[in-house]
Amino acid sequence: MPKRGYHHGNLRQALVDASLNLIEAKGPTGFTLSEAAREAGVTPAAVYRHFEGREDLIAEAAFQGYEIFGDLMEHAYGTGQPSDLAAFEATGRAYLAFARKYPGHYVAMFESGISIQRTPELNAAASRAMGVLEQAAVKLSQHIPADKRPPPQMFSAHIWAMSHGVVELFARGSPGTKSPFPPEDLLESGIGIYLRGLGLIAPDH
Amino acid sequence: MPKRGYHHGNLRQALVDASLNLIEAKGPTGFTLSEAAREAGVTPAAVYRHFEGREDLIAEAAFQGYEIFGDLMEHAYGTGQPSDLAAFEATGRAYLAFARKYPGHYVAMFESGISIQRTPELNAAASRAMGVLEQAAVKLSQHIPADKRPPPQMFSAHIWAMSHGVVELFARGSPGTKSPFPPEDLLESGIGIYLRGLGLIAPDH
DNA sequence: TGTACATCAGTGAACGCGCGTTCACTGATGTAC
DNA sequence: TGTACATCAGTGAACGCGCGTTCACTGATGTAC
Repeated sequence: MPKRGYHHGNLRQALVDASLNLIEAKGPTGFTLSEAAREAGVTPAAVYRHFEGREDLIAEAAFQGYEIFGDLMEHAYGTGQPSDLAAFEATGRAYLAFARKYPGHYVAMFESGISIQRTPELNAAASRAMGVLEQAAVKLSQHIPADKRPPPQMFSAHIWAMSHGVVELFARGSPGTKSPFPPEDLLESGIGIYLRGLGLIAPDH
Repeated sequence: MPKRGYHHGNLRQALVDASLNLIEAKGPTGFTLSEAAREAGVTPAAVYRHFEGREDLIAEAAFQGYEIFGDLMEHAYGTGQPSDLAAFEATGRAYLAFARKYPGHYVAMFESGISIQRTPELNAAASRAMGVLEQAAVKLSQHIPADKRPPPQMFSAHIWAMSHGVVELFARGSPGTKSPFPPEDLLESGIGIYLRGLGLIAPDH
């Protein structure tokens, strides 16, 4: 907690943090600029010193999310070496870990309706993050004989879809859709079965 | 188009339909009771003759969605016989077909924040629909040797997650996330690889 | 077939509310001399 | 070290808006006799 009083000290980031809390608690619908200002202890008008408006505030939250996400994915991929398989699986785990640890960011990124094309910066951050998964898929797919190898973009799209599905359906406090399995186990086993289907894991593993 | 004039004739359903159009066009956020009334050519107050309020209207839309969805799934499963595998794959296709054909319903069901526990009727409709997928998974998993068979609920959760992920990420006009593959192909190939991983499809298929 | 009347399904005006946004302002901070 | 002043980051009042909801009402429909 920096300064107190008339000048806030770090209002910009405080507003982003407040937005993330609200989005996490009430979904992207429940978020209002006024409430974010209130939570930061400030008049709604003050927001306009730092953001163009409501959309801009959400976009910043999403941007920060992609940055964190990208770092996490890169780190996971790096530490997942030496084998391409281990590295790939690590990125899958990192995806879910991110969604669990930063639910506000996740929602801002994927459910707020913010377009990735909004600014070049946002686009770049998103591309970097998703690029890690794609690269991991490319690397891994080279272990499949060329004639029975699916396109790597399809490969990573499958993994992304399953990961996203697990997050949305089973990793939220949401609508009665509780599964008897922890999301982490669900995703790990799902990816495992999928990779076995590609011949990347021995059938009897 | 039934009656005209003071009495609408079938306002209840007209309101549901208007809601579905709005949800489809603008997401669950963009939906307002007043706008639905306007689109149905009626005063907002008239809505209260048929629904308790905004939430109730969305819940009815979701309910109708689960009914349609359940019918589609049952029909797909039925016509997918004779083999358990073919029947299972048919339900997967039906899932995506439903999401594509009834996007408003899909959003009302899975993204509107409506709780499935809201009414016994809603709960029953949802259980029936999801039950088809679960049953298909149970049947199919009996073809796997008992000692290497994953729990059928896990099995169907995987398929559901991948299906939902494909819908959300690749079957919407949404945020820059266009894949170079049609969602149908993506889901079909993804499920195929997964089933191969379970040993339910021959590796060289 | 005609009339009286109950019921139903809508109207339209009104309400209080919180929203996003604007504006002229003022208190706090930093800097030049 | 002190003073004058520019800049910055907030305030608070005001706006117009559309929302969900309520209420007494009225026009249309259906039914009993």
